[in-house]
Amino acid sequence: MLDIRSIRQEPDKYKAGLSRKGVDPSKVDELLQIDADWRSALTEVERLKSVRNTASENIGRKKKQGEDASADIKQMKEVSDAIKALDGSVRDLDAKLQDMLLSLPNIAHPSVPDGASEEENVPLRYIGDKPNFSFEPKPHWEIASDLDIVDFERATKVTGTRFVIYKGLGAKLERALAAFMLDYQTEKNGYTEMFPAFIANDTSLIGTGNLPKFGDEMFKLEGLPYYLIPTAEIPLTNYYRDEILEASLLPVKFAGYSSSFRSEAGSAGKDTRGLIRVHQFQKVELVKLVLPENSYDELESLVQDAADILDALELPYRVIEICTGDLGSKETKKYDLEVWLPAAGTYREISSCSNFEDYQARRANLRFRREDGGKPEFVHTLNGSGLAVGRTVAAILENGQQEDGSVRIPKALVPYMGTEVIERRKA
RNA sequence: GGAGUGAUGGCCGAGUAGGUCGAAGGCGCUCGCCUGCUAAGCGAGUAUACGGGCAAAACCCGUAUCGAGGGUUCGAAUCCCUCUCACUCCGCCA
Repeated sequence: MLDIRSIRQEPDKYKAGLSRKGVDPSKVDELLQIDADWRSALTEVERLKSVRNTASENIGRKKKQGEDASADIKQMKEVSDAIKALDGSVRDLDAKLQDMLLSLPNIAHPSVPDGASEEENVPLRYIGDKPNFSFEPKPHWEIASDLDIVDFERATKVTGTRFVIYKGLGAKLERALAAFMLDYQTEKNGYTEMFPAFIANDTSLIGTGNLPKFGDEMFKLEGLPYYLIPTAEIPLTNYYRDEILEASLLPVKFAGYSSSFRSEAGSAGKDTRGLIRVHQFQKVELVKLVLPENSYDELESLVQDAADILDALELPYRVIEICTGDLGSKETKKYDLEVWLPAAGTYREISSCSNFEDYQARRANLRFRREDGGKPEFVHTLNGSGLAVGRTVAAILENGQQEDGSVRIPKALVPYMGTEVIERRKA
């Protein structure tokens, strides 16, 4: 959520910022008009309340002394009615203002490149060597089916399309990757391991910015204000919601493992096969709550924390900077890590690392205090995948595949897998 | 799921025949005094949000906040309704 007071002071800055995000700048004028109406109504109702408060004190005093106060009471009844009416419009205007503020996107950091769509994202660096195959590399779903380690068909029977069931060493690979990622981020990068609930309430989803605008991307529990979390970002960022943290606690660094549920409305036809786009996948999510002045440095280190996993797993990838046109609604700046998938010959997103500045903190009322007696300030929040497990499985299968159909396990993962190779199952 | 009890400031804890209560008292914390050091003692201070005074800071004024929301009333921490949460007992379960 944007700061209404800043918008009042520098409307032009916000108009420019919002139009970079594709919002009609006249929204700002509309917003300021409602804000002005709200404030004038508020000033008036507060004036009336002040009148009422002093009058009520007088009435109390008179009654205590046995004097007649019925005239005052009669007069105050009118004031009270006026207050009631005006209070209603103050509330309506405020609700309207909040709704508008909640649905406005964050504005991009000046360093973010302009661009209309993902076509204009900027690749920053390419890391690792792509494997050279002396044979035609197979897509991961074929490898997985041949090895009998992921069952796509039966998952569709048991649940529905775009669900998967891992089996045997596939299931173990999922577990091994999650354990490896959590161990790495907690032991090497200083994160605190978290295991959240996979269901969050609507207030939390408003806090992170998924509601009110993106409700149709999530699975909602019928008849309840609960949603299956689309990412562990929701519970982790909301963990300290409505609290004032001591500055010494910052930066807070959480590494949370969870399933992520995406209804992916409107994505029909894209990535219909394999592990890339499914309704439920597992992910280790990194969340940071930091001092405002540090958040861009923290974003850089967050990207590296996520990239560490790809480095350790010897997977080739690139880092790209997201342009304004592809930047999500909540983010001020974002980098994606894209892993190489040889069968398709493309890079695919495997981690997305973003700074939200105080956009989420303001919604979630997530603050800190620099010193005793200091004013509470909003923290800056960041998050990034470290990494998405399903896509990592896909990358390991495709990059590690061998001519005989077996798959080589990255060295770092061998202790977790207990084997260096996933062999074709003996028929 | 059934029955009961409760929810007050950073913490503990007063406060219900509605009236000057943002809220006694204590603890903690901050500053000052005192003091070989520490402790004790003495004095002062110590919530948040929003609006206004101003373009800002300090400061001042106003409004709101005693779990949340609504209601009664000139006036609600105190009365009524709904909800949420916590605890205890019973039931059930991993």
